[in-house]
Amino acid sequence: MAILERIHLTIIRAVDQHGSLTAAADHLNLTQPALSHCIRKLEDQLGVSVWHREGRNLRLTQAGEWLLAVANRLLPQFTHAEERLQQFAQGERGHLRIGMECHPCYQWLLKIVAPYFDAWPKVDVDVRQKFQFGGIGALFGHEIDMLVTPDPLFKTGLCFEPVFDYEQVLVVGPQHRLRCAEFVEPQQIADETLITYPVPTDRLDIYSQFLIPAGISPRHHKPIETTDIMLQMVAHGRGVAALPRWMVEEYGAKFGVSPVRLGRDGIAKQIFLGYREADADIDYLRAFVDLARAYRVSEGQAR
Amino acid sequence: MAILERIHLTIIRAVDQHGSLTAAADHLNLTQPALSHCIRKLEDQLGVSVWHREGRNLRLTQAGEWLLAVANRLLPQFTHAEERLQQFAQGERGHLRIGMECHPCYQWLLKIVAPYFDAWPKVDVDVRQKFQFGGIGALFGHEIDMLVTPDPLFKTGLCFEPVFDYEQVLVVGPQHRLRCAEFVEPQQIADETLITYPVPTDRLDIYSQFLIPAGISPRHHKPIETTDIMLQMVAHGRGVAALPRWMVEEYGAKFGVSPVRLGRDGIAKQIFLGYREADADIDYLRAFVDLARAYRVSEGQAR
DNA sequence: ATCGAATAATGAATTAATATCATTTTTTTT
DNA sequence: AAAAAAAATGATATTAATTCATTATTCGAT
Repeated sequence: MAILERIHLTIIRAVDQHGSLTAAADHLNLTQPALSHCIRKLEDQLGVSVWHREGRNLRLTQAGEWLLAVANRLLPQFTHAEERLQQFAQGERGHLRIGMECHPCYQWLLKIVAPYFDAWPKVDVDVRQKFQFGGIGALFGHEIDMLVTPDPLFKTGLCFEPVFDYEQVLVVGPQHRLRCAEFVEPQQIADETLITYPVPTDRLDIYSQFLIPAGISPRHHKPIETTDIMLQMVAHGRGVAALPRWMVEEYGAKFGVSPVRLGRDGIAKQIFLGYREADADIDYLRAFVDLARAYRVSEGQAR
Repeated sequence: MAILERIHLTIIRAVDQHGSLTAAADHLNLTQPALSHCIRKLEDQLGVSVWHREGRNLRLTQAGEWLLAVANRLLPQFTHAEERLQQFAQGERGHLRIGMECHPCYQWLLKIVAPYFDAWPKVDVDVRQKFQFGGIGALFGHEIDMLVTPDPLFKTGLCFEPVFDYEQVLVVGPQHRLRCAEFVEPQQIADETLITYPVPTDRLDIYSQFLIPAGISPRHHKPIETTDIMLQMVAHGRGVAALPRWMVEEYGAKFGVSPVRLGRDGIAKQIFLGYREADADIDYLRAFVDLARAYRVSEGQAR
């Protein structure tokens, strides 16, 4: 009845990773003929080839490509299932895979993770940042257990809770003419070099909520990976940036940069924590959410 | 290395479905001791029990419950993978699992499916309507291959294409005072019995886009499953309903009901077809999208 | 061109895993 | 108390998987 087994997926992925049956066999602690026989049997039963045999190397067929995709999707779920089951035996031990979709989230996460490590010493925390199908897809696909994101999706099966409110502000250097302004209008940065994280502009609030509605673009746009370099550049008058106010106050003091409100009303933002409803009663996951919420009350809020 | 296998998941699910090891063994064409040994070995290796042994019957432990959830998620993917692989061997044969999230979608689907059956006689079409994690979740989770929905989600890994535009209108009976009105205002149905499909009100456009903004509720609200009964009731003056204009024109003629525009500008709606980007080159899936799009040009549009 | 190294396929033999059979234990029902 | 139902257990049998030894290709270097 059942034809396709975990071992087949394992082999296909190992061959893809290591290039040959022989190499794959080494990594799996099996012999090359074992893998050969195993896949051959699968091919006979299903009536499809997994690889084109071209001389002494293997190239995936269309069916093989597809199987590889299945393998990449299912195998991590098997290993995670095994881990999770062993956790049931070992008490509060666990594995929390956190995904992130925005840069400010990362800074926030660092603050939460420190007390969490103390409270749950046996929980293994992974932080992941790139997802083939987006953060939501990663949650649904069981690649991660928790998502930190500014874009919640209130749909069946997922829970999102706001855990951090902040104001997105413009950051300007110590010599900047806007340094003491109460707020800026879009046209006031039409001549500036705008420094942002390397993200599509439609995912940057300063564009979608501030510049684009006013039909303005900055003179230059410079993408920078790291917050520190970004602040350095702003401090030296190389441009202006948009960051959360708390981040400017906290990290920006030593750079001598100042926050300025974006527009009369400012840009209000929230970060959300999302997880699968089904996981709501996993103790160490619940604890993370609680910690985040407690932190919100004690320290959070736009300041 | 690998402990958890497909067979374990199969057994756990079968026991859950059939109530006992013995019954499960019968259905799997194995003996009761086979299953017993198999799960026992798993339990030894992982250090957790799958079931509480209470006398002669089994009750899932917490770990077991969790394993069952894994089984229900992964096993369909195995069977679907096998089917799909055999399709690679058998040409244009295939399996298209279509999910739907709205009632008008269903009427539309009926029109598309007829020519599709003719063009792809070997493709097996399934239509599913209930999803634990919503339609998007079902797409991400590989429960379905295509989603018909009024709420697209433009995210990585998914493609959504509009395939049908229509106007949502009020349907009134032959004696109704609004029968010849050019359009209605919200307050004009404050005294009516409103008949809708049995869906939360925030998912009904007549509420979210028409009544709620005006702060109006109808005197009564009656949920009805089927379009025919709904139209019957409207025809006999038992209330008014909200349906797509094309549906009123097509199915409503024999009932003598009339469409009336909702508000001065009407309520414009679109239905979208969503699928996984990775599946975009599956011929029989592509063909469905193409057919839907072709139909849109030739017959669709709000009329 | 030829040799040698690398790699996959093959077939037989071996080993290991799995399933069965026969039986026991426990619990529930009558 | 006996019978029936169900799971567990242990030994045996069966089946499946793995290895070993070998062959067949192919690719690269000389």
